[in-house]
Amino acid sequence: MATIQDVAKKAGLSRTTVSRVINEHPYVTEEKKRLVTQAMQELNYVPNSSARRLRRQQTETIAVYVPRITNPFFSHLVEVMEKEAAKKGYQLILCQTRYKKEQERNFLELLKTKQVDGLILTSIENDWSEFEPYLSFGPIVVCNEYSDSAQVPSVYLNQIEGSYLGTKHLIDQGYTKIGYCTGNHKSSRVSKDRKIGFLQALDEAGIMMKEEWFFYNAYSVQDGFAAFKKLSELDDKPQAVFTGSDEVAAGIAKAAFDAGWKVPEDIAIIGFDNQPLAALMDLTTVEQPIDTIAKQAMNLMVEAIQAKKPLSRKEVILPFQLIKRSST
Amino acid sequence: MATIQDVAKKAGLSRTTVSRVINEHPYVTEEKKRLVTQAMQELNYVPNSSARRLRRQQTETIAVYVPRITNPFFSHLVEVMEKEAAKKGYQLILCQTRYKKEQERNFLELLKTKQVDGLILTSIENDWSEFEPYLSFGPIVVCNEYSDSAQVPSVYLNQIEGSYLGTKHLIDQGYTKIGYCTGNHKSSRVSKDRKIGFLQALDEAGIMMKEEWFFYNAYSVQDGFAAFKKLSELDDKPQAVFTGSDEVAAGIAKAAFDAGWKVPEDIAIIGFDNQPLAALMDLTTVEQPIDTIAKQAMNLMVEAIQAKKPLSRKEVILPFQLIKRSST
DNA sequence: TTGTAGGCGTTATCAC
DNA sequence: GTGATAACGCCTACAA
Repeated sequence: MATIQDVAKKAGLSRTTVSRVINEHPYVTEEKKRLVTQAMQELNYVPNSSARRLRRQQTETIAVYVPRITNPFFSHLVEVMEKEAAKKGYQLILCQTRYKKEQERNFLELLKTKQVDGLILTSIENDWSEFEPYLSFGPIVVCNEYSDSAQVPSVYLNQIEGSYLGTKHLIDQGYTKIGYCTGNHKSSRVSKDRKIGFLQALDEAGIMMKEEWFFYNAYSVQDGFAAFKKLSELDDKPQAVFTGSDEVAAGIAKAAFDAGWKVPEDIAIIGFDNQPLAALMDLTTVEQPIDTIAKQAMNLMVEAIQAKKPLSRKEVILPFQLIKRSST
Repeated sequence: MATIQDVAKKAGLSRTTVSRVINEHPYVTEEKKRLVTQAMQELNYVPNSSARRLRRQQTETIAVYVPRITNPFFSHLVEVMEKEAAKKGYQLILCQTRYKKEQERNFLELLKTKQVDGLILTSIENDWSEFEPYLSFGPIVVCNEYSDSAQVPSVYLNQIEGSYLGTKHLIDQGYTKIGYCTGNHKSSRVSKDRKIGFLQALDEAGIMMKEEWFFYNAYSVQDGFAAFKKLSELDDKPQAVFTGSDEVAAGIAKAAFDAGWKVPEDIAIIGFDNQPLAALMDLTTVEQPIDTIAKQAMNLMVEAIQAKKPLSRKEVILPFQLIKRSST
């Protein structure tokens, strides 16, 4: 491995000058610049990034927290973030928290030990107070999730509006008996807000909700199957279901189909996210602008790192869109 | 930021002793160990990883190449790899090549500049000769893909066997007019082998293939739509289709359904991968043991890094499994 | 069992 | 314009 010293020797110059050329500093003659470049090429020299990191006290690396990368919502988010980061010369370290508080806390060491310049959280398991102390080690940006107490920027969607939009659509189609099938992290404001928006739409339309039409802890296709089973055994069945994800919606649709039900005649279903899956299953869904979320979050992060200023609380709220298909 | 020096001063000891405690070296009295631990806690000290990297000449980080993380096959692979890596104390850097040669080459700098200890390739765009020179900078492991000339370990599946298995299944069901709808990277041995296995199964059964029943460049759901369109316009239509991915199979199934065709009566379809999507659409499919591939590849990599020995060519070939559902 | 000192490869600060 | 020189924070011969 050639070092900067070797290059200097070969070019008959000092390390300083070589370093200047590498980092495109001014005050170097064209002549010497050429000499250095040539020496670098001959030695097949590349700057050692560990040394650079130590010297510059920064890593050009950003950690991204996701629960699981196989969840299409998060893989989409990460895909866009990686592209955006690469464009600006940053790498991404992938941290899968697996919805576990402890995992999430473990990864915080990355920031503390200076392995990354900053953290982007796309989901939050722990209380914000767990993150707070780490702010002194580098910037943190929250996206998708949000927390009232987080003293950092959050890029997110107004989930009240999103579920309101979806529910309103069902109501406009004439349904009055509407089920609600979502995950239900009690701690998560996303869950809370979705429910608020849902109830608000019902309320405005003067529609009643029954306790037995709430189905919780639904995250996956499998959960959708289970929810349909419960739903289909009710005496008084809902005519439509609002769901918290396209997977759940797809699961319900599939189970309904297998049971000989027709969608939307026997049961209308609305998904959330607008994943490719939704198009495939012809599901009406509430689209989240994932690309925009990812880009904005990454931009905020890179700005923060480069400005070397601590970030303050700030909310970037993006709009939803309803994608109408044949499941409603 | 406290350094090892600060801790030493506070504990009234030398840097060496502190370092010994941190790295769990022998020959330190319990007494001093306690002193050091306490000082570390009081100062909220954490070793700086950039300095460690420089000193130890290793990064505890591994780069994983994928075309796109949103492709479920690859996100599954990465999910398992990240878990496995974390278990062994390694981080993962995500490199999306976007199926582009240049992107792929760019990321090679990571190895050269010592930002990662090794590279795992899950897809290969460039000729192996592009990678070869980088072997002197660290280990490379290939998985999923394989190349005859690669002088490193490859963990992969015998794709001839996989497509043979799927095709044989179709033949056993009584279909004699079978279409073939896959991607077709000419350079990729995966494509070539799949085709060999397909033709072999036909050949053994004495079945004829028509040129017009080959549909290439099919990777996505959208491509499945397009393939179905072409297929449905043929005078002599195949009764069954072998596909190279569940997405394509799903696309065909959806398009067929929309056109009023029945699956498998009017057209039988077999997918590849056994993604969640396949279960949802009730697709028969050839399952690839992704977990095993990922784990084996990661283990090979970590062993190579720790042994500090260059890797040699080696093939780990894993078996397929047929998952039978209602699309055939 | 503990401490001293040098160096990993860069870059920033001064002099010249 | 260019070149010494001193850090960045850690680990590890070697010495004591």
